[in-house]
Amino acid sequence: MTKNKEITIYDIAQKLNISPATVSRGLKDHPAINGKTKKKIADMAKELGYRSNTFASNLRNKRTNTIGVIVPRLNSSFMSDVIAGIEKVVNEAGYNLIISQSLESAEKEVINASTMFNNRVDGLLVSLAYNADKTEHFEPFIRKEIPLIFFDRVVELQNCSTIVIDNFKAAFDITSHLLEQGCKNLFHITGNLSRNVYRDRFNGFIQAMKDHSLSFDSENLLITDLSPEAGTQAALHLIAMKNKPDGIFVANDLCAASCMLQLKKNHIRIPDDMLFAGFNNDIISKIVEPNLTTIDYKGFEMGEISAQTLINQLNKNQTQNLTQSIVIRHELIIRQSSQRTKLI
Amino acid sequence: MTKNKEITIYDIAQKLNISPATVSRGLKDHPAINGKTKKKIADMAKELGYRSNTFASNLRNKRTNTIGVIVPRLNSSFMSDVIAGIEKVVNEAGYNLIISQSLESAEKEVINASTMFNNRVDGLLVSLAYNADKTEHFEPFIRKEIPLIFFDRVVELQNCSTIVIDNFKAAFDITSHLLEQGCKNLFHITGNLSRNVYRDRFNGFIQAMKDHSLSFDSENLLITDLSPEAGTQAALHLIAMKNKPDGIFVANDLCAASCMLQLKKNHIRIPDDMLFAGFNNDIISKIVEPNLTTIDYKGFEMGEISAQTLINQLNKNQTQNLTQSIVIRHELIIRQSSQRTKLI
DNA sequence: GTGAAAGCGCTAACAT
DNA sequence: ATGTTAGCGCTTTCAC
Repeated sequence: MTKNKEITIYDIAQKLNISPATVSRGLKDHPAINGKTKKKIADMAKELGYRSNTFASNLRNKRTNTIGVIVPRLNSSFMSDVIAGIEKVVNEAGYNLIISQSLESAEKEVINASTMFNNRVDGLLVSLAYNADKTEHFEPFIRKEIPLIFFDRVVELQNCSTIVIDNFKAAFDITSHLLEQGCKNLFHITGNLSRNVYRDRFNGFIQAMKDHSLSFDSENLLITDLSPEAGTQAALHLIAMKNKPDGIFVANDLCAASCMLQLKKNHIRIPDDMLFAGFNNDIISKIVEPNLTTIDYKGFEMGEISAQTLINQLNKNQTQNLTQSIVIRHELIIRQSSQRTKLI
Repeated sequence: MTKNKEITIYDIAQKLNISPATVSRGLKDHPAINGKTKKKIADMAKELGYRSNTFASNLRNKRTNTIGVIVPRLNSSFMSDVIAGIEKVVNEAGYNLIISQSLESAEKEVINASTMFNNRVDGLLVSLAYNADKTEHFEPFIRKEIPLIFFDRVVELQNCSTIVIDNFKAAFDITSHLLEQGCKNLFHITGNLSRNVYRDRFNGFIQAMKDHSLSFDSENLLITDLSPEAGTQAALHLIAMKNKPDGIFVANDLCAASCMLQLKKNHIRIPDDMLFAGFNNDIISKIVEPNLTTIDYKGFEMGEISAQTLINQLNKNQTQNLTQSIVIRHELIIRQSSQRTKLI
């Protein structure tokens, strides 16, 4: 019954009549150890059901081999892609992952950060909560020079790399597309403008309008939480407008889709009466009818790159500033929702 | 510059001219310590920027305060809900979470399990990979009496609780509904039948048919990976059938939705020509047109309950058998996709 | 109410 | 190529 006693390197050493140090070395394939000895050690370890004690090892090495991730929510299509990408890279590199969600609350984010700090993660990946405006809770990481990387919803901090897409350009592209389809009166549904992603998209939207010599009326901006429910509400808002817009750019596909649905229920035809564009290329953009024009924006890739950047930084344990700002490509995907049907 | 040196209880003890033991006790609010002393310790800890060293603590306590989760994929709508639920409960209980995905591969699942074991998780939550047929990789947990709980895609193992919905009943309900709407020739699109979820759903489907005195033709079963692409393929398959079914039950909403879309492209009207039913009440079921009849099945709740069950088991550290099989409620949600329009 | 001391399991510097 | 030794930071039994 191997049940109760944990096997340690001492047990292996004793059985083999060698020293624990040799066992330790043998187990990690130290070059100075005789091949035969290694074999003996490995065999005995297996026989006894040995498993290395990470804590003892971490305690000695002062590394945890653990990477922390803080995200606003785990259950969004985009974010779970990101996490999947992170998990892949991190796992292959032999690190563990501790994941927590801020649930879009700045307070919870502070707690999460402190938990991560106390758990001594070797590095931290963060996408900010919807309303996070302070960043002091990340100070401890910076002071201790624990690599800290922001992705998607980012903030510029000393020595912290960021992984983003060019939200300005993406919004500019998609807005320009709507304008080229003949829209004269665009409406924008988005999130908290103090978050880089929404602010940049808004600015790109405005710039595209300017470039088409159109002025923007603040009546044509709606700030929401971008949930499906918000989409439905937004539709009702649009329906109630006297001077209805002829094109809508929503900062997120899911919200766009549910908005479209509600509009259709109220006999507004898309794209005949209103063109529509979303953001993210969520699977839903291919299911909603008409299929939604959107920005493709690879969550999985963003996760992979974020994790890889962090791991690179951990491997070359240099103090020097290697802050980078990585911009991932995006792509405009044009579908039926934004194509003017048969001009007369 | 507090940068390089980690503060330990010894530093606090020295500053305060007391013993490390007292500091240790004070920090964890030990009853035998004087209130004032505790206060002094807490203040000094804060001042010095102390953070407890989990490894040293774990090493002593032989607990990791960490719970492992192995899931097939992180990036599905259902699974990210589950994870969100797990994270919530686990976090509130002061545990950490290590998450890994098997990517539906039995081999990767074996590796994941071994990583979890070596990381000495206090407990493990598992939802099995699509094609996992062996369970030996979980033996070490059982032998060491590390609580192991399966959810959703489960297997019955000695001393392992399971958290599921009644897939048989749910499938029976939804199939009965289709039959009551007048279907005579049902088709079923599902996943690997050796997985409990798909097997049970299939059996429920068959039972409902039997109860309506209908026999089942194996031509009317399609085993797929339930991806959107599989849905499109399935549609083409259906279109090519000579004797087309009048009702389709798909074991997953996303696959159902993309199947519907392809059928519509090929001028098959839903629900006029074919009724449709899915499974999961994914957001997509409310976006696809017509809205999809489905089984509501709360991932978040399943996550919460799974985690809570595990934590309960950890808290009462009894060896006794407290294996339970928890069945979570489900609900049939009837939408337009399965409602016979105007009978003549 | 507080302190002394041993030990959790591993590793690495320093021997040999 | 292998062994000796000390110590990572914390907890807890036993003492006072």
